Amino acid sequence: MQKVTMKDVAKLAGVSTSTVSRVVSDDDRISQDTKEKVLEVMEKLNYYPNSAARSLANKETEIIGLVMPSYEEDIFINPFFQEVLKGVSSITSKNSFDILIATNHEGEDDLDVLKRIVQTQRVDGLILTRSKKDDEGIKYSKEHNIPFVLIGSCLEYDDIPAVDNDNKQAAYNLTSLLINKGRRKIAFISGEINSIVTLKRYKGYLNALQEHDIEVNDDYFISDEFLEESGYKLMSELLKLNDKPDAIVCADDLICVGVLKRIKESKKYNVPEDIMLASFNNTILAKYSNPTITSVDINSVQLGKKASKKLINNLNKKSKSDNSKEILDYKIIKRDSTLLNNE
Amino acid sequence: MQKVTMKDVAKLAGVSTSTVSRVVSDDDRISQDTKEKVLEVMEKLNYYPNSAARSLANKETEIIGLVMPSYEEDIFINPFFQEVLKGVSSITSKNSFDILIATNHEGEDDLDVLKRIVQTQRVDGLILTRSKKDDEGIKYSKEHNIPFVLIGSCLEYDDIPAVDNDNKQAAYNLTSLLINKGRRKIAFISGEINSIVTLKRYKGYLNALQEHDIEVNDDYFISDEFLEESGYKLMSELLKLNDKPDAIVCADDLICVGVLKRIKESKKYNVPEDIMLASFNNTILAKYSNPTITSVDINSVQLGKKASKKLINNLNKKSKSDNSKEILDYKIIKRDSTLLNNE
DNA sequence: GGAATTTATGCAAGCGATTGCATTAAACCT
DNA sequence: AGGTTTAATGCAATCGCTTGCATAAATTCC
Repeated sequence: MQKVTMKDVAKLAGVSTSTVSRVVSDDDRISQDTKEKVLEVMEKLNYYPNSAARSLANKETEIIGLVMPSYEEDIFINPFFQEVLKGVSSITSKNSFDILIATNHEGEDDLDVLKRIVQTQRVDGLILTRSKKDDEGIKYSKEHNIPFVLIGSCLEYDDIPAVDNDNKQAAYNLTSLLINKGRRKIAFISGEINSIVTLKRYKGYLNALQEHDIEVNDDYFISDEFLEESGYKLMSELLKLNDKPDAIVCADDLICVGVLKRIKESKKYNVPEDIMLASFNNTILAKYSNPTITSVDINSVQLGKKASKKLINNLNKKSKSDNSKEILDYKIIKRDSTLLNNE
Repeated sequence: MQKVTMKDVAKLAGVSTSTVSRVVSDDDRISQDTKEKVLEVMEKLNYYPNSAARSLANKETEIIGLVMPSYEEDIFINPFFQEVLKGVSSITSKNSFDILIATNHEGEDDLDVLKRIVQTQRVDGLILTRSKKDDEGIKYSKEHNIPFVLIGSCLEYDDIPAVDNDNKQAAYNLTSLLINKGRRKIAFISGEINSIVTLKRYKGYLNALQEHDIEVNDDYFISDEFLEESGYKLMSELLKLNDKPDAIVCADDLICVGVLKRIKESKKYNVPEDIMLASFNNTILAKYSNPTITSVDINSVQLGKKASKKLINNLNKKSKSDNSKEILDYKIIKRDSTLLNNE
C-alpha cells in the first residue's frame, strides 16, 4: 500500500504542499478555513508526515538518545537504569519526543556509538549517564557542541548541564551512620573505579573515617564492576583477611546484594550483627533482599525526569543553553542491614 | 560547524556522489582502488552519512521499535521488561540496528503510539509484548503488513511471528508442585485479566486443580495489575476470607513480592509453612526476596533475543516472511517459598 | 583488430518534507 | 479612488542520500 504523502493531501484539499506543511506545523499565517479543510483531508486520508523527510528538511528528529556506558557490562540489568528510563520517558512523552537506546554495534566502543548516533543525526540530543574520569563522551559532546545533559558529575568541566546528587555528602552520612553504630572496620566496595560516582562516594567515605579518626585500611577498599558477581567475588576477598571488616559500604545495590549473598554463604557471619551493610541507589533490590538493605535513595526517576526536561528545554530554545548543574535530594533509607535487635 | 556531506567527500576524492554512496553501501561494482581512496577521504573528513537522508531515499531506518503496552502502568519498573530489552539490544547491536522505545505522547493511547511510529516511518519493524485479548496493536500491524514479532501469544491469529513459552504447561506444573506438597486451597493472583499470558497461566492453574479433583473456589481468583501494590492489595482481600488459601500462584514476581509483603505484615502467617508462594518470570526479585520465591524462569533475555533475531531476519529478506511461532523452554526454579523445613 | 562483453563510474531524477521569497487579494487609509 | 499595509497562499529550491539507466573504458573473444 502506497504511503499517503503531503502531495496527496495538498491535491485533495486543493492547496499547495507548503500550505499543508504549514498546517502540520500550525503556522498562524494559515487561515482558519484552509486549516480546517486541510486537517479534514489529513484525517480522511490518514496522513502522517514522513519523519525522515521532515528531519532532512528541518534538521530535527524529535528523538533523544539515552547513552549508558557499556563498561557496566550488564547495565541493562541494573534497576537503576530502568528507573532513569522511566523518568526520561515520562517527560519525553509529554513533549513529543521518542527515546533511542544507543547500543554498541559490533566493533564499536562507547565513544563510537555516541559519535555515530550524533553524526548520523539520529538524535537531537543526548542524555549521558555514569560519567567516568576524563570521560570521552562528555569531552566529545562538549567540543562538538552537541546538546546533552549529564546524569552525574564531571570533574574536568564545571559548565556542563547536569543533574546529580551530592554523592560525597551522602556517602559521608551513610558511613557516619555506621560509625555511630560503633563500627570501626568499615570497608568500601565499589564498581568501576574510574566512575565519578564511585569516586565521590569513596571520598565521602574517606572523609567520614578521617573525621572520626579512624585509620584508613587499604585492604578495605576494593573494586570491580557494577555487578552482583563482583560483589560476591570482592566479599570473598574481604573474608580472607585476618582483620575482617565489621561494616561495608557498597557503591551500588546490585553489588551489595552480591556481597550479602557471599556473607550468607559463609555461615559464619550475620548481617547486621557481625557485618553491617549500607548501599546506594535504593533500588527494588534493597527493599526486598533479606535482610533488607539500608540504602541511599538517590531519586533515580527524578534524575531521569530532570535531565530530560533540561535537555528538551535546551533543544527548544535556540538561545543560550542552560549549562547549570542541578543537585537533587537524597535520602538514606534505613533498613535491617544496619539495625541491631537491641535498638 | 557545517556537517560533512557526501558531496564533500565526492569532491575531495574526485568522484561522484553515486560512487561515494556505493562505497558506503559496499557495492561490489566499485573498484578496489576507488573504494580505498574514498574510504580514505571519508576517514579524513570524518564523514558520517545523514540518516534522515538515507532513510528518505531507501526507506529504511535501521531502527526497531520496542512497544510495551502502557496498561502495565509501571512497565518500566518490572524487571521483566529490562531483561527483554537486554536480549533485544544484544542482537540489534550485532546487526547495526538501534532501538526506539515507543512511549505514549500526551493524549495518545497504545494504538496511537504504534500507528505514529509506524506511519511516520520511524522504525523498520516492531517488537510487541504482552498481548491482550483482541489486541489492537497486533491486529493493526497484521492488517497493515507491518513487520513485527510478538513476544507472547495471540489467540485470534495463529500465523503471526512470535516467541513465547508454554505458559499453560508451566502454570500447570507450578500448580501441581504446590498440590504435591499437599496444598489444596490454592489461589491465583494475577495482573491485567485480559493479558494473554495471564489467561494462559490461569488455564494451566485450573487444569492442574481439575486434574487433581480439587474444586475451584471463585474467591481464589483475583486480579488487578502487574504491580507490587496490586499484589499487596489483593492479598489483603484473600486474608479477609474465612477459608484462607494455603498456597498462592502469582502471575508475576512483582505481584508476588507485594503478596509476600502483605503476608509478612499480617504477622499471623508464615511463608511457606502456612502459605506457599509460587510465581512467574524469575526476575531478580524472586531470587533476593525473603524468603526466596519459587518462580518460573521464562528465559526473558532469550525471548528478547529470539524475537529481535526473527524480526531482523524478516526485515532483511524481502521474500516470504517467517511467520512461525517459537516456543522457548522454561524452568521452575524451586526456592524457599515452597520448601518446608522437614524436606 | 573489431565486435561483444564486462567493469567501473557518472547523470539526474527521485525520496517527502520545509521555507525564504514572491505574489495576489483583501483591508485600511486619507 | 488610489496607494499602502496586511494577510494568505504558492513557487521552487533545498535538505543529503540512493539508484536505474546511460556511458565510457577495459577486457575478452574469434
